[in-house]
Amino acid sequence: MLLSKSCIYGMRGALYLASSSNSKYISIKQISNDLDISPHFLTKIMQELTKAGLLESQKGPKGGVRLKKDGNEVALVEIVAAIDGMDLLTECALGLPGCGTAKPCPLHEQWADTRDEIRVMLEETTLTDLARKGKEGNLRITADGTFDWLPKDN
Amino acid sequence: MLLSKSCIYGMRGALYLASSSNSKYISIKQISNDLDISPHFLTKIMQELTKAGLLESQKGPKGGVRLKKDGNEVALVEIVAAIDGMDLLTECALGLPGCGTAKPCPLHEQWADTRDEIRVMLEETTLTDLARKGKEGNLRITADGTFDWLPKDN
DNA sequence: TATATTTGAGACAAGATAGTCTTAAATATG
DNA sequence: CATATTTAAGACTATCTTGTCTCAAATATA
Ligand code: SF4
Ligand code: SF4
Repeated sequence: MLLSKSCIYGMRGALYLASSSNSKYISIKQISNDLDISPHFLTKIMQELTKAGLLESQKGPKGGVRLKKDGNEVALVEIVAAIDGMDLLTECALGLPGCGTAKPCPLHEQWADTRDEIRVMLEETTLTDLARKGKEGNLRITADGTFDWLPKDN
Repeated sequence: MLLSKSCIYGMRGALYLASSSNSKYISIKQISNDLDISPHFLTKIMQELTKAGLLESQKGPKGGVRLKKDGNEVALVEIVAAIDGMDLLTECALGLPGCGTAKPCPLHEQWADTRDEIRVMLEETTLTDLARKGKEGNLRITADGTFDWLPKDN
């Protein structure tokens, strides 16, 4: 699996926030409900994103989470880094430790290229990109495809 | 992690075989010893490759495993398919089930491209490619870099 | 202030992956 | 044939990931 489930949930949660008007806090309960993700689990993951500085949160009624920066300034790689870490984008394809290409493995040439493709993709794709695309095509971010992308005006 | 540890060990084991003269069986014990992988664990993995038809085996003294086809006919993707399955190359980046691009997720465009890069890399790289490259550059396939790539004449 | 709501923190359980060990079956060799 | 070697099969344990639950702290609102 390329990304852990936690990371995928984090992405979907952040994407949800990026598709909303960012002025107000949204409760994780509502997000988990709309995205059909276990509330407790999503809470834990959103907490990680908050700790990482990607979200800000407020407790109590009318509380919730929201993006700290504007969605077009948040690349996917930041979410991956916060939850899965950068291992995928720095590690060896053969799992060998501590290579800086000094003593590479036979797969290095091919893997370094492929790894870069992944990295560039994650670096160049922002939450706003995905939210816009999602709204325009009414694309799914839930298993059953029931997700409304409201408000459309973001 | 892109590939499971089992898959990586399977690759390294198969690469070992491709770097040897393919006429005789090599014991898994020797392979695990040279590659510094747990013998029991590697045995289990090599069994999977044998069941998948990539290796053939013989029991008893002078027994062991060897490649069933010539190394230049074995692409990495076959090993991945045998051990991890094709999920990585067919599944959704957001973990959503059963998409055939009919109802895509917002990441689809980017991910489909990246996924293809990975697939092509795995399809176009053969064991012989890696063995040749490894011998020419004396590259490492063990954590500590102690691996000899003998015989050089393959 | 009292209450309900919501995040924060962390214990706990379930499931998947990784790794170990035991026993059986096959087979080369003396 | 007897024995040592090696794969085959699968039980078992350990570790990591995923998911659930409980309680505390903060806070909006009546
Ligand atoms: S060579 Fe590339 S893939 Fe191989 S160990 Fe070094 S970094 Fe990893
Ligand atoms: S769109 Fe592409 S990435 Fe998204 S669900 Fe369909 S296949 Fe998967």
